Amino acid sequence: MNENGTLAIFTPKNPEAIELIRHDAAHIVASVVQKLFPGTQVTIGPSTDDGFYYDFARDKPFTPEDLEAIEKAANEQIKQDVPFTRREVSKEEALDLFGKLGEKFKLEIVEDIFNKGATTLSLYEHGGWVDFCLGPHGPSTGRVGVIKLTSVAGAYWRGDHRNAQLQRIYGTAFFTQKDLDAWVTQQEEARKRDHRKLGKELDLFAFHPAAPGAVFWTANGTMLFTILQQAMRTMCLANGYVEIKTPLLYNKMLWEKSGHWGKYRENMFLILDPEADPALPEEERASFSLKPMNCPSHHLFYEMKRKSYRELPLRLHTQDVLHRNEATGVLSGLTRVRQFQQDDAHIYLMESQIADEVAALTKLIAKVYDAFGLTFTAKFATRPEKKIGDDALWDKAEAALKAALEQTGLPYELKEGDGAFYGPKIDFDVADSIGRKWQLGTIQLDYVAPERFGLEYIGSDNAAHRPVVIHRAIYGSFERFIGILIEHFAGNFPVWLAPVQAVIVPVVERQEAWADEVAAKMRAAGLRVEVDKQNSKLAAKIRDAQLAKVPYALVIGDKEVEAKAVSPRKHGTGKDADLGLIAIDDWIATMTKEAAIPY
RNA sequence: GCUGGCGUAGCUCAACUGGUAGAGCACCUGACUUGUAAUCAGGAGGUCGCGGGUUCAAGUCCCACCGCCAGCUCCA
Repeated sequence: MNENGTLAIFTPKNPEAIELIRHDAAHIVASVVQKLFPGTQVTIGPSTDDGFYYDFARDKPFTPEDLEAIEKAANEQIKQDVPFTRREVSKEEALDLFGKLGEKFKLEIVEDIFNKGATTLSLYEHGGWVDFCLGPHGPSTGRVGVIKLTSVAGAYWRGDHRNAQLQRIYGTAFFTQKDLDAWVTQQEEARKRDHRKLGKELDLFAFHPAAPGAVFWTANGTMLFTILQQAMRTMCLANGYVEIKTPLLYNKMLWEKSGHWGKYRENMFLILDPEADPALPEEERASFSLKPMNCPSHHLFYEMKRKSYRELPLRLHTQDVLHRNEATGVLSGLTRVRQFQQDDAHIYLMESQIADEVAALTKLIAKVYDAFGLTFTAKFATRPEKKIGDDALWDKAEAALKAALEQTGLPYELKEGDGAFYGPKIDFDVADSIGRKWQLGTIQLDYVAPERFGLEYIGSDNAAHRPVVIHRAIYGSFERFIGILIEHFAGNFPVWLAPVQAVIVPVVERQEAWADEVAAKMRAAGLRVEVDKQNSKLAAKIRDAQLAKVPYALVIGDKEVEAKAVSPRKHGTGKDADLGLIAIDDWIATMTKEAAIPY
């Protein structure tokens, strides 16, 4: 340790400590890999949220068997308890060292580090294997309890797909085997919540190879979808929006005007002109495209009629179907699809109205997420490389959106270069069951589109002015949002959202008449119920209802028929699950309350 | 799109180093009339993702394609 260093004592209880041993683990794995597979080049290997990875350059891929061998050797090195030593070297020494080792990628990083103004480089060595690293590392490999390798995957050098593809080995490390076992169990639990698994089990949706990335919604899934649609519609209407519908298919002239043709075409499904010369490239033969976003249609809609400043903010809401030709490798259940519907809106307003509108929107988004108990993180994303509009407009848009965001007091993370091609945005992310974060809601500020579409409103001065546009979605897309909800609730939807809210269970056939009457009464009250007339025992029917995660099973035997009542059983096990005999009208009143949409 | 893995009945999964596909659940039929997580018996159900190839013989080996999974690039 040098004289200016900071001293921090890490014990296994520190949250930093686990990160530290995972970084140690990355070094251990890399050293083992180079021992087992001579000629493999090392690159970088950081710790992640629940483990670490290390990227290697090697001609042959690592097989699952290789991974086992690496894991075994890594854990042996832990047992040997090899010390880590640290020393500092100059640029020349570093270049000399990694040059002699023939580590091309390391040399590249060394250059970068010193170009950024570093004067020395810290090296960490253990068992004769050396890597440079900011550190800190533990005193010896023995401090890492156990290493488990989880997968291999391709990754591009410096995250750029134009660069060489490396092989990334993922793994994790814990202080004890017990911690590792607990983590494995937790991973298994998380996988039980996977919406793709639950979607099948609860009969919510399906996919078919004939339509990759497009959802078949079952009756249950469609119910979820339409409840969410209706809830959003109602909320939008209450907040000054109007809902409109626009075409799905447009002449490419629209996309040229909006800028999608230049910046987004590879994601668009093109309709080719049958008359066109087949020798021409596809984009030149294209005459129409399915819309990948609603914005251009809304801009067209806006300009169809003269607008007055008195109409602003004009809030257009749409739930139309969108198609995006996503790369095959990115499709994933409901969270990444090719055909989807957003709870989209475009708000046309004056610059002076931006701050209030953004504040109102963040409030609305928080209200909706709260209703589901979802926790989110906000990201502020600035201009990307692939963009339209000049820097002056972007400066203005970024400054305005940032100011509005800061006024709300919401904590946020800055994501440079992550904005939409037409404007900066605030994204709202929610994590899925295995911790992957998905973008749901978004607020995007756009000065470019009004220019391109020549949008105007007549001000109080009787002159034409240019409005600004806010693109926003709260759920994001219905598909992704439902995927997240399934995992969030583990399929146990609250009454208001459950596709089937109650199953009526007659004990034997002679009670079916009252069961049907109860069903009719409940349906008349707007509740979604089914009668289980299967020829099976009560216990079996209860089990079916439990497995289907229906909020209530309403048992009807002779007592209930006699009393014009039901005996509800709540989904779940506790001893208070059985609610006892309740008169039908009282029960309908109770359930109707629980069925109310909370936003 | 890239790297790796996977694809057997509606679902979950078996089938030794190649020898011609099997279980449970679900489904259908019948019996049983049952009070809070599985009643019993019988039956039906598969071009082993698709197309080629190797072989006397392919679910099993090889090639190409399609789809799915993990990750990367990209994104709601």
